[in-house]
Amino acid sequence: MSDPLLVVILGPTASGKTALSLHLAKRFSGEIVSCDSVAVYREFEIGTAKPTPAERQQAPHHLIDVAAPAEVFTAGDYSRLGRKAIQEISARGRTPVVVGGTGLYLRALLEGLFAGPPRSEELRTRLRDREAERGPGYLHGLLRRLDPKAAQSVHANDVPKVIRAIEVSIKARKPMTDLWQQGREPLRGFRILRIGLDPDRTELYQRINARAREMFTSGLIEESKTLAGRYGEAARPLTSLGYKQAAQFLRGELSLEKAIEAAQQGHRNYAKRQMTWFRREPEVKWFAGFGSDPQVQEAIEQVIASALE
RNA sequence: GCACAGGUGACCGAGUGGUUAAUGGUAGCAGACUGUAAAUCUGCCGCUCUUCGGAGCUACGGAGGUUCGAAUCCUCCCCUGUGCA
Repeated sequence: MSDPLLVVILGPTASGKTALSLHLAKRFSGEIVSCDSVAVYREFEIGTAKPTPAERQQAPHHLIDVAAPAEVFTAGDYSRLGRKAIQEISARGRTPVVVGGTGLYLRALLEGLFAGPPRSEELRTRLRDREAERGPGYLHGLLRRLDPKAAQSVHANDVPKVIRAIEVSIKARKPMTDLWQQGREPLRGFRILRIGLDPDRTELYQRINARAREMFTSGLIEESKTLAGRYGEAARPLTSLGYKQAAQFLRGELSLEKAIEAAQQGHRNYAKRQMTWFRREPEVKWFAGFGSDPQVQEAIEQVIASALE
């Protein structure tokens, strides 16, 4: 007996992944596993474009609302919880449908991460302080000594990645790239079918603009305000797209219209980065169009049906 | 109508005689990405060729002029903003 099927839907924000996933879940008795780094947070509703309660009635959803608003949630956490959810769905004899917007999380789920040490806030602050004292380039120089290969592949200006490489190399007492050699622990036991949504760029940007504006007119500012009141403005998800701009409006840094425009811009840029990421995802069956389009849905349905035979 | 201020590449905005196809920023396009990734970073970005070293063309509102050389100086014209009529 062959491995069970795991359907993965990927595509940029606003490409209709939710609509498609609901359609497929109903058609193939599936359960949805969200792969979105902000939708994991509870209480962030409007700005995340989470499936509505009504939509969540239509099929079981997982990996949404699994983290507290002020909690630190990482790709590693996602990978563990996601795999667990997939196993459970499969054990129920149902088909897991992963809906991916966050490229790194999807890769962590499917390919795994290398076995490295977790974050160390203390070390990170120390490193950042050093950089501030000694000037830019200090950290990269340090990395060159600790892990020359990593230093070569990470640009000196990319401070977050430089810091992670240093952190790993120090905590593990060996170069990060050596740890990479040990490989990752990929998800096993499934036939993975990757479905990619690749809608027309101009149309996609129009949808993104409309949706970002709608978020503002349907309460994003109020939501941001209450969340900031409860968890502080520094809460991580409050700095993500849409929330960030709403916060700028609340602080009086931007007019409402400017805040909306900035959010639209941010979402468009994000969509582009997502496409760059997904393009190198292996074995993707691409469909030109939106997941909400019945024709696209039907074409995808057929591909899945034949994979299930 | 008069007086100021101004018109720079898709946009914002530097530059006020010569390494200037023209600093920056934004947008756009392409790329990277191994634990906060809705993050962070890189490259390209007037047009046409190119053996990728470069070559040619067109450009700073318009038309003339000064100069070896002008986005930068002069003249006239057009347009925009503000103030006074």
